[in-house]
Amino acid sequence: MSKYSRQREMILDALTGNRCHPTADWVYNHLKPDNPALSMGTVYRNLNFLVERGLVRKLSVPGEADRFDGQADTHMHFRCRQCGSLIDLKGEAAEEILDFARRFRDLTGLEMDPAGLVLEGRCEACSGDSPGNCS
Amino acid sequence: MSKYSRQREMILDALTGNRCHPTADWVYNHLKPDNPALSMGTVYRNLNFLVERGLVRKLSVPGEADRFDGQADTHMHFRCRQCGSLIDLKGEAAEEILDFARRFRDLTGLEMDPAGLVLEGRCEACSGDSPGNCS
DNA sequence: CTAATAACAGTAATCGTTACTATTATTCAA
DNA sequence: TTGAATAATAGTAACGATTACTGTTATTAG
Ligand SMILES: [Mn+2]
Ligand SMILES: [Mn+2]
Ligand SMILES: [Zn+2]
Ligand SMILES: [Zn+2]
Repeated sequence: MSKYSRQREMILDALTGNRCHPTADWVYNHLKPDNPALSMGTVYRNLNFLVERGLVRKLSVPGEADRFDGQADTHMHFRCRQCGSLIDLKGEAAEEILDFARRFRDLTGLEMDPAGLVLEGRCEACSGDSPGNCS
Repeated sequence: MSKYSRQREMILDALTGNRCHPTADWVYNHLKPDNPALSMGTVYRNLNFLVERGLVRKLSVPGEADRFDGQADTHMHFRCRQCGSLIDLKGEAAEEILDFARRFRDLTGLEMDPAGLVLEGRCEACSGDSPGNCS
């Protein structure tokens, strides 16, 4: 049985009110001013609690802190190795991934989980020879 | 300009002679008996050196230690969240991924890097209702 | 109102990895 | 062959992200 806490509500609000994908540290610093007693342990405990409840999704990025996503609807992500941006994959792009997942399962018998997927590579801005990308 | 070292050779051999995907810790413990003075720093330094040289590939797995792959040929990986096994994706499965990467680029403009890809989900043994999987 | 206990703040500990430093080994040319 | 130049090493300290512990506070149910 879980009990209400103001901190948990603040933490959830910080995520749902945001389109970005914050780290635990970001959430902590974001809420600290309005709640000077807040501690990191509380942030982590609640983020993990909310992930287990399915209200929040956790995204792991190699070499850096986990990111959390307050948008509960199933979608995937793309991370640009160059600029670090994390891009939501919805609509057609998401469908393409689901198609792939089906073909992949039929071919290999491996059931990949599209929900947690974070593809890595270069975003459009960082690819090609647009201004600012001259090596 | 890099110089020869016995340790570097041992570390590379430990990977190329192995079909599995060892962690730095595994490499360390594997070589320690034949080289009691070996230190973790040396293992990490050389693994990273070999990755930069393209002789070894580094695979990051959420929540656990990085794994290293001595098979230099481009292939992808699948990790089962349940049993933890890391499976090589070659041949048809790899082709399927490359096909997807092309369609995905055409659709989104995002250039994903198939080489470092580690898909996650459930392997064949852990899926379905085979013996030992009764919840 | 009170007892039971979930959640808290604060802090210590863990884990994988990197950084530092003094010593050792390799290289290359005198 | 010798020796200076310098990679690479072993050992240890530091690091960042996360979890675990502990005594206190807040929420809930009766
Ligand atoms: Mn998202
Ligand atoms: Mn492999
Ligand atoms: Zn980019
Ligand atoms: Zn499995």
